[in-house]
Amino acid sequence: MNSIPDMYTLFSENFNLDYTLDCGQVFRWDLIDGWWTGVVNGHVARLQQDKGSGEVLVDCSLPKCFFENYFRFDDDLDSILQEVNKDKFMNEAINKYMGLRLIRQDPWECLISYMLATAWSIPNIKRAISMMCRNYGDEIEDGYYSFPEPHALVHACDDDLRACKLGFRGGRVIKAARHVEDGNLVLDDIFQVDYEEAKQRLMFLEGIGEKVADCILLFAFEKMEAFPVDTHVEKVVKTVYGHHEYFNGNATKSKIGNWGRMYFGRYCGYAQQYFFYQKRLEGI
DNA sequence: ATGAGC
DNA sequence: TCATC
Repeated sequence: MNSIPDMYTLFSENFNLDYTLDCGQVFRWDLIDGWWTGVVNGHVARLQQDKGSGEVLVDCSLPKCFFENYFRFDDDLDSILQEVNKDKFMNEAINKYMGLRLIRQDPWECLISYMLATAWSIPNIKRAISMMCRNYGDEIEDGYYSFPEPHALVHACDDDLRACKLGFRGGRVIKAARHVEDGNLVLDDIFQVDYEEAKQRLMFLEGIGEKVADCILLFAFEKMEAFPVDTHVEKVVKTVYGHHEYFNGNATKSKIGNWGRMYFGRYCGYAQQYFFYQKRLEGI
């Protein structure tokens, strides 16, 4: 018995689905037979972009407005990129990867995902999250699992999570779930407070340092001024901008974060993601 | 700390 | 040994 597919199209000026889903900000999407397939908001989704028209064909029971919000179609990407286009190097990244948009991720899923990301490369993170969802999420379609809610992870024991090969990260996930479940950390409140205060609240959790906090703040909490400095961004900035007076010959990670905010301005988070993607694909 | 790759 | 969104 065939069910009627929920198909519709999605469109925004200046949107590249491949760059957006491949750039390393999300871990639940895979390109399968030409369709980006993933689980979002408890639903399986399959997306394919027409290279000519730019229209995205969507096969998912979530409404169009969900994806318009998810892909931040409310961001005027042209003016944002214009604003962060400060020099020749940035201009090159922008021109190459034009259409890469930040994604508005679910706060809880984003928090746990980046907690798991510590000292792992993207393929490892994807594998671990997928295993965790298989063991603690709900099966929503054959072989596809939702991201586990806090209560499901609170009741996980260390050994079970070790079976997901989370290593030292397992205990941190359980503790974070408990903080959220107990109301010590109210994720919705993070939206209300400013960047610095939000960062402090996240860094209160074990396993969340400055870089992880910045990723979560940028990808889930609307803090565009977050400028996550990982190994890639660190190398790029040191190589390309290391001579700037600002660094005084000493470009630490924390200084790089502050520099990014100052140099690129309020949309530095976008600039950072273009750098990150370019560095991953092309090296330096 | 751990996995990929040499 | 190297790299780790």
